[in-house]
Amino acid sequence: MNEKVSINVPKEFSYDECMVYINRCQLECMHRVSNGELYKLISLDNQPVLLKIGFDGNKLSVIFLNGHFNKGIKGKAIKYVQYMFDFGTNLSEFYESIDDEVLKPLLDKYYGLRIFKINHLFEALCWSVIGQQINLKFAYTLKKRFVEKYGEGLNFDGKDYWLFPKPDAIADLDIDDLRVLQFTQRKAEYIIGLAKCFVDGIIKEEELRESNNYGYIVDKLTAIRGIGKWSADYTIMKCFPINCAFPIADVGIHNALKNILKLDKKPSIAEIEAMAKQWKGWESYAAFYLWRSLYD
DNA sequence: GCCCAGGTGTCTG
DNA sequence: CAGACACATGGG
Repeated sequence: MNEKVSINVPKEFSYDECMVYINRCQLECMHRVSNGELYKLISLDNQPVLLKIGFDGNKLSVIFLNGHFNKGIKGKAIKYVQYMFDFGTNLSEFYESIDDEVLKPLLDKYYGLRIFKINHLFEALCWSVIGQQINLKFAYTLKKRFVEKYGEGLNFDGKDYWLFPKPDAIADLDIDDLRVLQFTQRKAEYIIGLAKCFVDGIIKEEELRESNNYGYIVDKLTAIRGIGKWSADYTIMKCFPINCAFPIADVGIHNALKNILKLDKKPSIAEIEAMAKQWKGWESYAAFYLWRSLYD
């Protein structure tokens, strides 16, 4: 019998709303959704741990599918899941602080939606690079090829699950190794350079997490070739417990605002900056709710 | 065939 | 320092 643990959820939490976002692309290779349950392979204490996460209307349930694990690993798995669903954020503060015509309607509509985090910095940065300036569907295709070629996999019950490649598996690749996966020359350079930053200790995830300082992390990340302001902000909102990061150049945000405001064309950066003044401290959640509106 | 896509680095005036 | 431009390929 598989072991199971339950996790309390915060007051403002909608599993269904989160799952709309989590399940938005069938090409996603880092997790699988089936019957409203989320299957995800993670690595804890260097062991692959396959989780099945569900919701019973009251608590999250986490089932360990691929074996028995000690108390330490179970504790880490719980922390991992809590972080992934961003349970650390007090959403009521967000809801209470927003009172403008653009965002307010979305708060009611998507009540309980929480940012779905990418728990690992290298993965978040790679994903931001892969997603630069190409359509999202192709970005997922590229990520899938990358993960299935260089990541560690686990086959369970006839299905494959994947861990994201580690920097040391990427740092010594040739550009052409990624070109054959249809990465552009530029993306291939960025990804390999990024891996080198981790291997060489130029980027230390632990150090950035300890600082937990937006300005400091932006400076560190944008110093990496291929990581501009958009990628840094995207990465921070998806990977750190910081809610003020706002990828203002994001075309998804532009299109969401265009739809909501019924504009003929996408709003300018200056216009978005003006709106964002009302979202101070909660820009990441503003961005996330705007993205969610694209999937209605 | 054309425009756009979850941008970034580099060059130019 | 703002603005133009190359990059490079799939999707609609």
